[in-house]
Amino acid sequence: MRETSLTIEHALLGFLLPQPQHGYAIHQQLTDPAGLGPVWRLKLSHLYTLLHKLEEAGYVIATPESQDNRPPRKVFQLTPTGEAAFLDWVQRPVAHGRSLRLEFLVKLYFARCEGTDVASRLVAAQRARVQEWLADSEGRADQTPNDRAYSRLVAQFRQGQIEAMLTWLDHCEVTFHEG
Amino acid sequence: MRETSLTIEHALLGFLLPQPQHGYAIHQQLTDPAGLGPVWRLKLSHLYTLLHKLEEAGYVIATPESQDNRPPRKVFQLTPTGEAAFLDWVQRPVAHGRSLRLEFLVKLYFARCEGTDVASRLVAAQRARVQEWLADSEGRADQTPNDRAYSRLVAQFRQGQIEAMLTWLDHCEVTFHEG
DNA sequence: GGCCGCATGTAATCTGTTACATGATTCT
DNA sequence: AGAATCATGTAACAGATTACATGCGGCC
Repeated sequence: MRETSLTIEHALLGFLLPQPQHGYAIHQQLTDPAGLGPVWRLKLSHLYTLLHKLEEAGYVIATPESQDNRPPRKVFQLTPTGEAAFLDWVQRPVAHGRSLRLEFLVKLYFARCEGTDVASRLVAAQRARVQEWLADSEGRADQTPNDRAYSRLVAQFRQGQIEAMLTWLDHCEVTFHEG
Repeated sequence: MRETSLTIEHALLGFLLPQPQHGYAIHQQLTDPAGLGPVWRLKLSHLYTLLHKLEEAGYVIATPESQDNRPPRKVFQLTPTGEAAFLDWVQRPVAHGRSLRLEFLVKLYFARCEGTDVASRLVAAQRARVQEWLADSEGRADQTPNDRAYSRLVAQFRQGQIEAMLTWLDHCEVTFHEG
C-alpha cells in the first residue's frame, strides 16, 4: 500500500472487473489484434512488474493457484479500493494532449465494455477538456504578433492537432448513438 | 567519443553554429518565449548533462574561460564532426508522429535560421514521410471489418491526427513562399 | 539581510523497455 | 530433436526530469 504514482496501469484493473485472472491470461487479452493490441504494447515481463505495483498499491490481491502439469499461477482479484480506483480512472478525462494517443484510447476501450452510456460520458468529459485547450490555444494565438512567424507556426500546429481531436471525439459520439 | 544514442540534443549544436557559447548563454536562448521557449522546456541542469554527452560524442569541445567577478565559463565550440552531425540532423525528417510535437518543431526552428530554402526542404521531406503514414493508415482502415467498432475508432483517431499534420505542413510551405 | 542573477555540476528518481533466467509440457 | 506454449519473474538499461549543492556579486 505504498505511495507510488499510477496512471495507465489502472487499465489492468479493468481486466479483473469481470473476473479474477492471472497475468498470463491478461497478456493474451492485451495482445488481441481486435482489441487493445494495436494501442497498448506491453511485454509480458513489464506486465508482471505493473501487477506487482498494483498489489503494493492495495488495488489487487494475489492468490497462488497450483496446477498439475503446469507452472503455478498467481490469480489477481480486485479489492474494493481497486474497483473504486478503476471506476474513477476510467471516467476521468486525460489532462494532456499527448495522453490521448495511448491513455485515452485505453480508457475508451474499457468504458465501452462498461456500456455505451459510460463511454459516452467519458467522451463528453474529454470533449469539454479538449475544448478548453482549444480556447487557450486560440487566446494565445491572438496575442502572438504577426511578425513572430515561428511562434505562429507552433501555435497553428497545436491548434490543428486539437481540432482534429475534437472532430474525432464528436465522431465517437455519433457512432455510440448509432450502434 | 563513446557510442551513445543522440536525438534531440543535436539541436543544441545549432546554437553553436553561429558562434561558440557557454551553457548558461544557450539556456537563455532556449527560454526565449518568442523562440524555442514554449516548445522545448529544458532545465539548466539537464542542459549541462546534454552538453557533456555531446562532448563525449566528439561533437563539441569545451574551453574553460575564467572571468573576474564571475564564475568561470566553459565555452563550447563545434567540431567538424559536430557540424556535420547537426546539418544531417536538421534536414532529416522525424520517423514517428509523436516526434512532431517536439523534435520536428525544433528542427524547423533551426532550419528557418539556416534559410527559407533549408526549411522548405525539411518540410517537403517530412510531408512525404507523413503522406506514407497516411497511406499505411488508410490501407489498414480498409482491412478493418465494420463490426470491429473499437479498432475503427482507433484508426480514425490516428488518421485524423495525421491529416492535421499534413494540412499544417502545407500551411508551412505557404508561409515560406509568402515571407 | 535576503533575493536575484550568474555559472556549473552531481545524483537521485521515475518511467518505460528489454534482456535474461527458469522449467515443464505439448506439438511437429 | 527442436520449437512453441504455459507461467513467472529479476535485473539491467535508457530517457527525461528534478532535487540538491556550491559560491560570488549586486540590488533593494
